[in-house]
Amino acid sequence: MKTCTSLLLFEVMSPHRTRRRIPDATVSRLPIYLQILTAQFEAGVSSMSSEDLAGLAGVNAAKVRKDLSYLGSYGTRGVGYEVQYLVYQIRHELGLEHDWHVVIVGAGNLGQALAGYGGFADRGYPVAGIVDVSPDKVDTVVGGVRVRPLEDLHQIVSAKNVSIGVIATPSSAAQEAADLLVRAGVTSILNFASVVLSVPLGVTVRKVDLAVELQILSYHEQRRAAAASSLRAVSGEAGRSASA
Amino acid sequence: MKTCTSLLLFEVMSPHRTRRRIPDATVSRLPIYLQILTAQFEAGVSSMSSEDLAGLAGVNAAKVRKDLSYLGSYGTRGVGYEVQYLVYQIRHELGLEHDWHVVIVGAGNLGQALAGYGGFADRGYPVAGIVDVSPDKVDTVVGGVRVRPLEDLHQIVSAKNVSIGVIATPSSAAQEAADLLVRAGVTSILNFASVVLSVPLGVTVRKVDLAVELQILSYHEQRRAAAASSLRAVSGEAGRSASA
DNA sequence: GGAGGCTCGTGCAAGTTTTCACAAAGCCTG
DNA sequence: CAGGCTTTGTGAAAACTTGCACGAGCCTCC
Repeated sequence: MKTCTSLLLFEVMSPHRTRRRIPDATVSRLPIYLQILTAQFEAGVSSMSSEDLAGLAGVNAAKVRKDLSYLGSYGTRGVGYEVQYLVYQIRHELGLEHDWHVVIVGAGNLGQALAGYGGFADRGYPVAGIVDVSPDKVDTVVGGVRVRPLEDLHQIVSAKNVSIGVIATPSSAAQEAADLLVRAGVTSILNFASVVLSVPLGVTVRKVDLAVELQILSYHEQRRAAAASSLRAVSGEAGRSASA
Repeated sequence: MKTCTSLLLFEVMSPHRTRRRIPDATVSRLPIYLQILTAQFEAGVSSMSSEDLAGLAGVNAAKVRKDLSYLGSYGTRGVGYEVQYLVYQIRHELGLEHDWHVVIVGAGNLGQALAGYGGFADRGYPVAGIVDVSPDKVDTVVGGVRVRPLEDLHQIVSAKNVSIGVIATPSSAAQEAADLLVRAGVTSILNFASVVLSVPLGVTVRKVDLAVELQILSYHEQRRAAAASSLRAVSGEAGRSASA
């Protein structure tokens, strides 16, 4: 009896166990499928096979099928998937049936670009507000939104029921920004600063770091360069072996 | 004999087999360790344990040790790692001993923000040039760099030996931009457009997609919301079970 | 209405990544 | 210089992810 109860509670309380759990790797691919499916739908395509979708997404067809199977059995054997319905299902699973307001912290170079970049509102993430510490920035308007002082953060979050915060501050201020966001009630953070944030359990953070991406690319470049030079070094040797 | 030769060639030619292979997962963490170690070094810390580093990076200490072990045995048992030396080793492994020039394609909102954002040059990735199709943009100056016409791409790449290209165009132009970059000789691409690029083998692409990140966050938000509401729904039930 | 062809859904094996656990090794103290 | 404390480096287990292969279901055509 006791076990049963605690299992039930675990099942209910854990944010990762509510219904069937979708693996992280799959969750990170669903937006890509969604984007492709939406584009195809707009181009008049009404049905696609896993093979088609895999080709456009640059992945294996079996992976597409397995990924989609976590949503349920929405394909038709011998035919494929109905694009419109799949779009609906993925949107449902990702929680895209309503808009999610976001609040941006930091109205510098990046914050302004993000606010000005239309892609936010267009894709269902209207900017509920931008805040900045600097009095110089406050009351300037970027992307049609007025920059407000840091103190207004709490009010912005409450007013529009904001659950997603975007950190576009310098790295040195990022942790402070995160603390403020969490205190204001935000439970998801998109962090553009080059810092590992520490947040309480139950808050999701995703980091987008230009430097990290570039360094990963350098690694591969450097590796290619090393491979090329060692190929040059042994090419005579290899030639001899081959001719022997 | 024949097998031996082809094995040798494989060993030499494959970009992923040049020396000891570092797992992708590790490569993607090295920049984070590097950032933390650099900051600590500047703060006067000369030695750190895997536990310390793990705490700051938000990962498991064993993972840190295993990651660092791919670089070689540069720790001292009972003591930890010498920060300065580790910085040197990671930089070496990531190929950060010299700057990597980058070329930006697209001088719109994002392209301008990227060029204006100091973080590029500061971190060893000077902008060799920005190109754009639009004659309106050409010859304007952003971030101290003059925007040049698309036709100059090849010349920019050759002149500065650029191997990294950044795509900051609208999604509709991204594939074309990628093709041009590849044709010009670029072998690594950082793609900010919401499109899956198709590139020849031997070219590395990394994608940074705001919409994908936000949608992954929505997924978790939506899941939290669902968990909270079902918790509310069964709370009476659970309470009764517990008291029984 | 049955045969043939296509494509989904999925069990299973292979590959990768994470975590654990502990021997080996260095430092310090007495 | 021995004993105790600390921390690395790494096998081995566990967890997660990917890819294969094939049965099952649907459609079309004869």
